[in-house]
Amino acid sequence: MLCPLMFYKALADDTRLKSLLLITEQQELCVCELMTALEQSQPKISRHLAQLRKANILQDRRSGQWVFYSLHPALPAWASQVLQQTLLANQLYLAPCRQQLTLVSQRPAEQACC
Amino acid sequence: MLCPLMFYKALADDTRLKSLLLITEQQELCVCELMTALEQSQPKISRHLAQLRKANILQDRRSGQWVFYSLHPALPAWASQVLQQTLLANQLYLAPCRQQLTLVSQRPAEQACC
DNA sequence: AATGCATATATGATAATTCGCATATAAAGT
DNA sequence: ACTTTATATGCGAATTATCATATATGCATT
Repeated sequence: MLCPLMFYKALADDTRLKSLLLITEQQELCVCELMTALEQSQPKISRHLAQLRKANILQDRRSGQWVFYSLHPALPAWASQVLQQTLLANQLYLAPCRQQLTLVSQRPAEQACC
Repeated sequence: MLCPLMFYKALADDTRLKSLLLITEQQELCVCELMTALEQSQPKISRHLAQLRKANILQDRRSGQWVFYSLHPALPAWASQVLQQTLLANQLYLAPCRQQLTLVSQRPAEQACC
């Protein structure tokens, strides 16, 4: 059971909000893809993803040396609807990140990630 | 135009989130009603409402000695949908406030407010 | 095992929020 | 005018969040 306050606290940061919306859109992304998309350092991305994981908003899956993040399967319906609506209604907010993400070669092939 | 990050920062506080959801549900509430509903001090409530007003999420209307707050008419559709969904899916979060609110005599008669 | 790469975490410094208290303004009643 | 009630705001203290740097872990390759 996810408390709405905790959920919105998790969204109240630029790095976390963009990561969440990108993952909502792309189903699954690894840390290095998010680093490129958001143009942020690795510890910064990792730290914020850890917060989202501890809040049960994201789940992680290790595949070789990479860790892939996706929406947690137990995420309440209202929360994922909020993410979907925010994504659809704010294309401009995500546009630069999406642009950067295309620069990652061979996405989302698990083999050649970064 | 409301930036999603600013919107979610506004929701990321217990006092602001509860106030917003109560106003979403009740259409319009004054400061003293929110004080009773949330059991918080007057300056605290007033301060948070001012934040929401500055963010163009709420509008205020003075009627005599009372100031009534309601959702800003220019609030984007996606944002009010987010509020509605959050309200419907989290009845338990608001229950104690709603209970307290019923203790305010003669709501929402503008004449005898608090 | 040794090296390299991807990711995670710990730490200390800095910045942003929030709060309580006091006070200011505004309207209404006496 | 004076008092009461409702609301807003200035200020310093306390809490909380964020960041950069450094270090640790885990997997893969050699």
